[in-house]
Amino acid sequence: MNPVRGQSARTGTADRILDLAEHLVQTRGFNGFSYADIARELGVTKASLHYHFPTKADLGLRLIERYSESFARSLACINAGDDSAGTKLATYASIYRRVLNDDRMCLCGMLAADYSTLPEPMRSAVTRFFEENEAWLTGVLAQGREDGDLSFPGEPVDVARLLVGALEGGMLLARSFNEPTRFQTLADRLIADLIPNPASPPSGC
Amino acid sequence: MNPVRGQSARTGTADRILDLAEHLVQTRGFNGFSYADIARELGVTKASLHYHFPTKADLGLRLIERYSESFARSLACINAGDDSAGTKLATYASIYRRVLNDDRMCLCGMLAADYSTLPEPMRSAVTRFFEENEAWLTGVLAQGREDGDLSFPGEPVDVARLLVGALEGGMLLARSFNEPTRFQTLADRLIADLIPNPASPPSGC
DNA sequence: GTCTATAACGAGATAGAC
DNA sequence: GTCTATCTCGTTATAGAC
Repeated sequence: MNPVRGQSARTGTADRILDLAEHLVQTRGFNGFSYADIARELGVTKASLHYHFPTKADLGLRLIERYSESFARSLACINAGDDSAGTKLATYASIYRRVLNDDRMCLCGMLAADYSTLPEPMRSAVTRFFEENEAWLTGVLAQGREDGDLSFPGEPVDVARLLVGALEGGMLLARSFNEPTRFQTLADRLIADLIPNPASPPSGC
Repeated sequence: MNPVRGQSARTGTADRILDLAEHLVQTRGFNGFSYADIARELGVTKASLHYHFPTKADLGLRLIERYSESFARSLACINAGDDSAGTKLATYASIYRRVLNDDRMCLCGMLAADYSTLPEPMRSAVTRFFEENEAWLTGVLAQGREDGDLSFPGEPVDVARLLVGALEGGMLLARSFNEPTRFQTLADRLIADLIPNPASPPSGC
């Protein structure tokens, strides 16, 4: 009953299932793994998995909720500091980079690819994740421009959407090439583009 | 035997299979459809499909080859004109937009998500597709900057990789939200960023 | 909470007739 | 080139004992 009992003070079974399932979705997609994969790896039976998560849709939905909560905590943590907007954006990109360095795709980026095959509750949760990211970025961008830390034309929300789209796509490509530096180069360029007076980085000259 | 016989002057069976399979991969991913789906839709049996494409990997590889050839023709067509680099980039983005307006993801963008579950021949074909796109874009960007049509810091190849990544990610997100305009806004901003003296588009003022 | 056992179905693939 | 028939295996999911 208590969250710290049962597995002799270790992580509960439900959490171990979620941890492994998260990794499987991030690497193979929602249609690229099965309960059998999880059961084998954890040394339990498929029936046991169904006790914790009756259907695969239940498991998937919980995965997105947990991932979104974790992401929200990270964003709140960035806001807690008093970094400049540019630094906040760099830290934001580093969240993606850490996922990629673990050979994973963003959970919701992967599920966006699987989108048309997902049950409705999962779909809504995926788009909500992106909306929350866009809202946070929009705030940082608007504040940053107001403070003179950032400079860009147009609406902050459009820049936010560019950032989310480009970072997700950058992860996708970097993972296919197995070249994480591709992502870093892309992210650096995206953010540098928003910083005013960029003391002329090594141009073509 | 002749490519214009058998189906009473219609498209050959192999091509009809490829057309439908392409659509299925672009909307559901490589692990999100089966031979049974194709057989049902085309009114043939699964065994018939295996005659044309013995394994799903064979079918998948042929899909990528055909898609890449089609893409290469489009790029050659853009090069044939004498448009400015900026116009060429806009036309390039319009290829993606047309795919998206058909409610599809880029075939290779989708397969990039499925990458870790793909057999080796398909993996190489996917990365080759992206390399060809990057090479073409790199050429347009380098020439455009030389001609003064474009302006950007750093290496053309890095901008090319940002463009491919951002366009793929933009498609992914726009499709999840079922808002194609998200993609257009993102693409417009990406390209506008490369054009010198952008007569100050409606800024925050 | 985990197990055994099994249902019910779909997957990719093949043999051989027509 | 397409069919029927079948194989083998994997999939999600449930019933009921422990």
